Amino acid sequence: MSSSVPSTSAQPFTSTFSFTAPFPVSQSSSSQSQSGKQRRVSLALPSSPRVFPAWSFRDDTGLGVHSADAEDEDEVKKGKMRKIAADGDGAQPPAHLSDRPEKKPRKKWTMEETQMLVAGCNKWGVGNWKSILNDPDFRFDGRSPVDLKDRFRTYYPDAYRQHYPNAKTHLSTKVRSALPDGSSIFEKTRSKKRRPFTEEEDRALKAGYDKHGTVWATIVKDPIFQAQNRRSTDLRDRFRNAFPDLYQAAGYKPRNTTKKRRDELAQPMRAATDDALASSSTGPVRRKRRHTDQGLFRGGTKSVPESVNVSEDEDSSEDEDGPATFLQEAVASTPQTEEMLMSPDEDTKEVDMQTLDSFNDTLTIPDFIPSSSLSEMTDSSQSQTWSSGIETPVHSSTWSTATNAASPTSSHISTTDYFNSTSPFQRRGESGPMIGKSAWVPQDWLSANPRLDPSSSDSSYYGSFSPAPSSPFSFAHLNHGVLDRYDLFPTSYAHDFASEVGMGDTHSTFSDPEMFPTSSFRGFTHHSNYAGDLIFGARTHQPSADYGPGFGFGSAGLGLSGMQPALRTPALPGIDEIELGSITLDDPDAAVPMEETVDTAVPKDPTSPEPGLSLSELESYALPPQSMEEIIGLTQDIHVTPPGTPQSHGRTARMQQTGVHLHLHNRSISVPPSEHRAYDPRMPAPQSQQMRSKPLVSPTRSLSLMDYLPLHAPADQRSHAAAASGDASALFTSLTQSANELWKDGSAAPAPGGAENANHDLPFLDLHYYYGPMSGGAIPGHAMDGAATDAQALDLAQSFAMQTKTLSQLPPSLAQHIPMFASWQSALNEAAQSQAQPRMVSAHQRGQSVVSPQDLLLTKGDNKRKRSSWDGGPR
DNA sequence: ATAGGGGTACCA
DNA sequence: TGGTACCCCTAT
Repeated sequence: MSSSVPSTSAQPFTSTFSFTAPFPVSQSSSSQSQSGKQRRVSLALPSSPRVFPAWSFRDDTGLGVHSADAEDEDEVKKGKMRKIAADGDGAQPPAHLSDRPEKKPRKKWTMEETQMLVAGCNKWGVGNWKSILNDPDFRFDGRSPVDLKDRFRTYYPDAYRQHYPNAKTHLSTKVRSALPDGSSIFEKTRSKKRRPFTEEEDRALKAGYDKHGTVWATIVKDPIFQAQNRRSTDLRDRFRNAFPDLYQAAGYKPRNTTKKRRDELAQPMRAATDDALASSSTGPVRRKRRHTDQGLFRGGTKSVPESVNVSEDEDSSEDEDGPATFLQEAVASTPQTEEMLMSPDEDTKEVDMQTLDSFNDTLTIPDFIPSSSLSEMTDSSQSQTWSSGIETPVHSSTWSTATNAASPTSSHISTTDYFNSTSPFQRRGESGPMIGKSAWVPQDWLSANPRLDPSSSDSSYYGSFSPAPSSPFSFAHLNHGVLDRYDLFPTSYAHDFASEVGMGDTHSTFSDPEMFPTSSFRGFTHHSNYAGDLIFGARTHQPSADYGPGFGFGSAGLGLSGMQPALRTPALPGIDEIELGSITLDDPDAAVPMEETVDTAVPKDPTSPEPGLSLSELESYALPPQSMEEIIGLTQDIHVTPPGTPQSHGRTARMQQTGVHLHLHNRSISVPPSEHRAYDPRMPAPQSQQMRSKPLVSPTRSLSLMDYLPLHAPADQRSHAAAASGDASALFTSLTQSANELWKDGSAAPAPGGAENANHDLPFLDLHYYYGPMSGGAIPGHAMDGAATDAQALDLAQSFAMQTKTLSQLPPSLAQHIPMFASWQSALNEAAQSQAQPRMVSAHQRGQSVVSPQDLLLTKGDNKRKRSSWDGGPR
């Protein structure tokens, strides 16, 4: 691949080829008797529902559109005919069909196209190739939906695996789709972010309460809330945290928090962050862990989770949380021993809880509700139930498989985790980076169906999946619970984590409030191994549909960047790639870092800066080798197993259900189906308002990378971090989108800020190296060359590292993946290298340094593996 | 329309 | 020659 073509403009060859056509080929048909294979199970599509706009079509109209270079494109699009010239191959194909025209000439994919693909996946969701193709925002020359799919498969094998767990062939180990944060490039970013309540809001809340009592819907009308896009449930949640006594006095179930939230009581705290933190720390507890639970379920039932992507929905809320959590866990997990010690469940849960809850609360209801709620519920219940017993183990295995996230994921995850652990904010960062995904993953399963139906599904859900759960939890029913949650406590709890489910039941189980609070990490840690794995899987799915349109981009301008957290996703796959083994982390300790970070992490919002990650944190990242390995192993195994079945359900179901009505206590909310999914958007105010408009349209991505990217921004690391957290998602998306632009430019010059950014990046890089001893010498020159592993490792490291920092900036890793970025990225890297980085050891620059993305992509090291995999290795 | 496997042209 | 990247085909 490379090179040559990549340049954007260039088109490959030919002038054209004509193209293919779509014509009828009907492939079809025929007998299908075969039974054999299962096909289609992938997780991917579902998610996105994407709505398309009506238009749909692309350019036909616009032939002219693209213009420029293009040449062929037009033609292509339109009709692709197959015939072709033969450029290349002469061979013709077999042509059984006599008719069959010739093959189309081979046309290399350009970076631009690849970038568009990424953007398209984020916009529409992985699997919605046609939609992507039709999206006017993207241009592909002469590509058919299948081509997109193939490209996706070949270029982002790790992502492909996540989304298509059933695929056994064409799986290479390359990495690439992971973002720095570990989330997948393809995911969409979620929009939600946590925005702490301002004092004004608190005042208004109190005033509103005084006037209207607990009629949040009324209170929320206050412009101040409208301005913040607060939902009534948000108010309730906040109220719960800020005014616990009143909350209780109002008849709500108080949160037990053991500790209660500190001070909050008295005063309104501030920001969500605080709350979150507080809760987490003090909190009560734990709620649940979705991940774990899921894992269980999954494990048992299905192995595969869904795709990673982010789809959005369900998870969205959770996702954020979840992912983060997961990550953390994973990371933390490091040592098994710890796990042993701790009850995994708890810990993990806690963590998760925190993030999740908070998000969920906020976010959830409206859009996601179902899913989120479900997930939460589930999690908690499950976790609780299970926790003692099975959980861990099971999960671990299960998850990994399920998720399949497996490898790649694992790697990423781990990184993520680490960083998470290390830096609190990151996790929290949900907003940005991390989280998203992981959480959601579980959801998928859970929710998948469930999501759709809040009520019914839930129970069934559990039932089906989790055996035990149902009983144990009782939550299973949750429906109510769920709903309730929404209205009631759930939300409220949400903030805290603990709150949620926990509430009553569940959390009793865990209840260890203390545990988590401070040591949230620990918990994670323990779990991490297992959990981590699980997480991965969990996360995986969702594609992305949402983001794009909805928030992110479209409005992007808005605050999306700030708003969205995005990210989600998970992991990447790459187990193979990763080869953590090589990576091994030496420092298990690192894992430990836990501490409160979590709390701090809270971040959510971009706005609220979190405590930046400090480099130190990064340092800590070092992954625990073991965990990594384990993960990896797991993942690998996993892959295979899952049929994928699950996946579909989730999304599909959702789709259907889309219009969910939730009945909150009194209220009912209806969510538009596609819409909600598609959009996450909660952006605006979800509530009654309509849901969001459809994304479709919005494709516009007006955003420019630059804008989003903090890159330019100055740079303190912290700031970066903060930014990162907040913006990450946004960035991410924006990046992709913007990337296109950049690419186009060709140079994509990193732009001015590059250097600065670079610095940040550097650290990450270093980190990678750490792991990578194995790779060792490898490749100096190019980043990756040598070993795929290295590269991978790098990715990992980067990923998490990146998250912290990069997010704000660009993640190198991403960059790599993403064509566009790569170039500038490389530039940055270089710069960075030159600069020294502070903490990190740094040493290794190499990897990152530059290398073209593509290069990176290809890892050489494992070709064989790949091969095998490609061809069927698997099988 | 998409998933997933197969084949092959291409490239290193 | 290995390994891929892209194209195709077929089952769903």
